[in-house]
Amino acid sequence: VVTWNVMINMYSDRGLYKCAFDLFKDLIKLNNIRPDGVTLISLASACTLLGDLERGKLLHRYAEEVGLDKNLSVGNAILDMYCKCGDLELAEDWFDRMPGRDVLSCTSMLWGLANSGHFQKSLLLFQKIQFENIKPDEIMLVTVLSACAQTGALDQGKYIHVLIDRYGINRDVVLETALIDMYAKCGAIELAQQVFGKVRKRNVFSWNSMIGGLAMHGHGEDAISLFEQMKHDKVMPD
RNA sequence: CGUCUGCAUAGGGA
Repeated sequence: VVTWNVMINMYSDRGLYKCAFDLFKDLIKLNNIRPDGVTLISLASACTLLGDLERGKLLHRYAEEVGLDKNLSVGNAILDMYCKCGDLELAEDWFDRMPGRDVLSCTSMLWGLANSGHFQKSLLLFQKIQFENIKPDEIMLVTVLSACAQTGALDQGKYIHVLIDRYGINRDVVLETALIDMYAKCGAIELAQQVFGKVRKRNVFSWNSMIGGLAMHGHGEDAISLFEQMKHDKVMPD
């Protein structure tokens, strides 16, 4: 089955999704080899990249038939598929019924809600998660910060900043950028600058967030001089 | 077992 999985993944990696699914069809016809969790995760991920909700639903049904839907990683891949395809109804339904939730499941659900415009619902879910035994990691917090930024929830955003310190979360460029962007979009330019100033390895994302934040809050001159500094730091603008 | 799931920035019509 590993051999089949490798083949399926090679097709998916090259964007040959049709071939990947054709291979899956051949695989389930065999009676001596059964698809495993890895097979279904790869295919669910392919559906996500394709945005193919219908195929994803079929895959979910198959997973239930063979009992692999109880595998948490498979469940997570299916949940993420529903979220990325924008079917919040199916996503929430599955999120509530799935056998166990971990930090990945929660992050997908938070992302799905926020990216369907349900920012408050997403932030509310995050609050609920606080009371479960799920320890937020940097990816989850980035997702929440992004929701805060988009809805202007400065207080929630500040609270996340506190959590980052409290949990000793690893601060990578992505997390720093999410913080900068959250402060900037919420109008707390000074705080955004404070975070920006401490970032060691800035990339084009962090520069863009900071420059854009300044520009959109009436600091056009500062934005331009920051752009000069960006070129000086040899970061390629996009 | 050469296999697997979640993260950040801009812009358009009505």
